[in-house]
Amino acid sequence: MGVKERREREKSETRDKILDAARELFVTEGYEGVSMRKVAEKIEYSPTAIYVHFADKNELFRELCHQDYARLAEVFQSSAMSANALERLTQIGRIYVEFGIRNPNHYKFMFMTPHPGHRLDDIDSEMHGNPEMDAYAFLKWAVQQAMDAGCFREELRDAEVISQTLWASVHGVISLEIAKGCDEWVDWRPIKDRTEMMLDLTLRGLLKSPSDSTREKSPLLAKDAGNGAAGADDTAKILLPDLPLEEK
Amino acid sequence: MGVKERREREKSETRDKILDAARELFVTEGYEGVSMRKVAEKIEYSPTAIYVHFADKNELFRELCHQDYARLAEVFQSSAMSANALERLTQIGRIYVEFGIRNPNHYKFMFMTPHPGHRLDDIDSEMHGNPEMDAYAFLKWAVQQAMDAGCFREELRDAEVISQTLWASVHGVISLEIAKGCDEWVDWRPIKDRTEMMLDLTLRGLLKSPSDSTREKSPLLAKDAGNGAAGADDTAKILLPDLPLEEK
DNA sequence: AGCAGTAACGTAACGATGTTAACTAACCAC
DNA sequence: GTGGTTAGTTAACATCGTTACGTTACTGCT
Repeated sequence: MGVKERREREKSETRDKILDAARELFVTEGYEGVSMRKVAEKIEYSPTAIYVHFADKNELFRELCHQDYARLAEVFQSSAMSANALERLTQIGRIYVEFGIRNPNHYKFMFMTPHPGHRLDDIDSEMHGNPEMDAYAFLKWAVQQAMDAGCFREELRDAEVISQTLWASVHGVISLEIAKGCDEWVDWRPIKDRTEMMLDLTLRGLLKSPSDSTREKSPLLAKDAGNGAAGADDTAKILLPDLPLEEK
Repeated sequence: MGVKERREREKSETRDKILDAARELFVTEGYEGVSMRKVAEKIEYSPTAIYVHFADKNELFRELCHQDYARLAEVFQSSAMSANALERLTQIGRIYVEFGIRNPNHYKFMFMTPHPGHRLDDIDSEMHGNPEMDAYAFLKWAVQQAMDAGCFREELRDAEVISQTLWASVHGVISLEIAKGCDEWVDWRPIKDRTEMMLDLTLRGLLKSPSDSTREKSPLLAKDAGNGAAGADDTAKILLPDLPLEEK
């Protein structure tokens, strides 16, 4: 009775072919720029064949992005080896920004577009773990770690709101870059500087006191500023090797 | 020769009628949800009549949002009366978030959507002042004020990167709320809490030292936390009276 | 008064989109 | 062989932004 398995394998193969074609177009053209017909043409199928494998366009690209959510979560996990709890938070922030800048179209669809039908209706999806959730859960865990280590001010006791605020901070840097980075009426500073500044401000704001903290002085102004940023770059390049870099 | 004036007035009247109809639909349906045909139907015109007044759909809604850029800049100006330079920055942040939450569709189109053709090609547009620029310029001015008042750490000398980071911080709170606020796999804290936390962290991170600062202790945890937030609400409601409130 | 020109607006249509209904053809279980 | 399941195709629908072209009304000029 291996025939059923073969059929399923064949089906998931064309399903993957659709996903791959969609990804290739998606990276350069974005969600709006990709049409079902173009995807179909790329794999030499009829446009409607896609609907055998995916309910609609949205579900196709959600599936696509689920894969990258998972990748992001994996990369987060890999950065957990940083000894220092605060360094870990900084690393998470840098990796997240790197991810967004290297995959602007993914990021736009994943984090800058409302997905109304995004209900976790069945407990099934909760069981096998939502990758989106995994990445956030890891951030929350890292925040809790730093909190337990006594890094933060005493008043700050809610890891949830801290995580959400830290997420918002780096998300703000990325999404503003994606949406407004080409507007010439702002004398934009390098994205790297804005990232480091943001991480510096938020973490500094969390810390118990500037003196007894383990955080080094502002990397933007330390004379080895370039090194710190370059190090973050290298890390991200190692951890995110095959994500297409679309911007200089 | 008042006939020419009358013709122009008539033209700008129907132009305004188009804008009003478009706004009304835009507020509830968003950019993608509004079609030229629906706008035309609402004012009982032919769909193509709109193209006499606007080059294309994008220009229509850009014009629409220009009006709100200007309103935002005005509201920023009105908040300049805050005596304290730091309080002013906090107020700017609160007003900005309020604006975004009350006008999610506007905000999405204005700040979360890349506008490729957004070149300041002619010096003309630079002359009579881009309202987008005005709001940012005001923020930069407020940052410079606080810097000149000696509020910030000595190393922080670039008002530009500080402004861009502060902008990104509140933008992160808003845009994450708009894009992901309905996702149930995050135990979202109230948007007000996230806003105050963000303002607290970033400003605290900027300050010279926590002790000699004029900033009160974290409003989130002070026992009059509700008051502070409610105060911000009232201010925004006074300053943004006729902006439609779409959320709860 | 009559003519020519301008410009707002309408009609019809083009090409493209996401998506569905109906059909075909291959395959497997019985 | 027969019937049913299913990947895939063809044709079509509704809608979209947008353009070419025609119409109509009003203006300025002679």
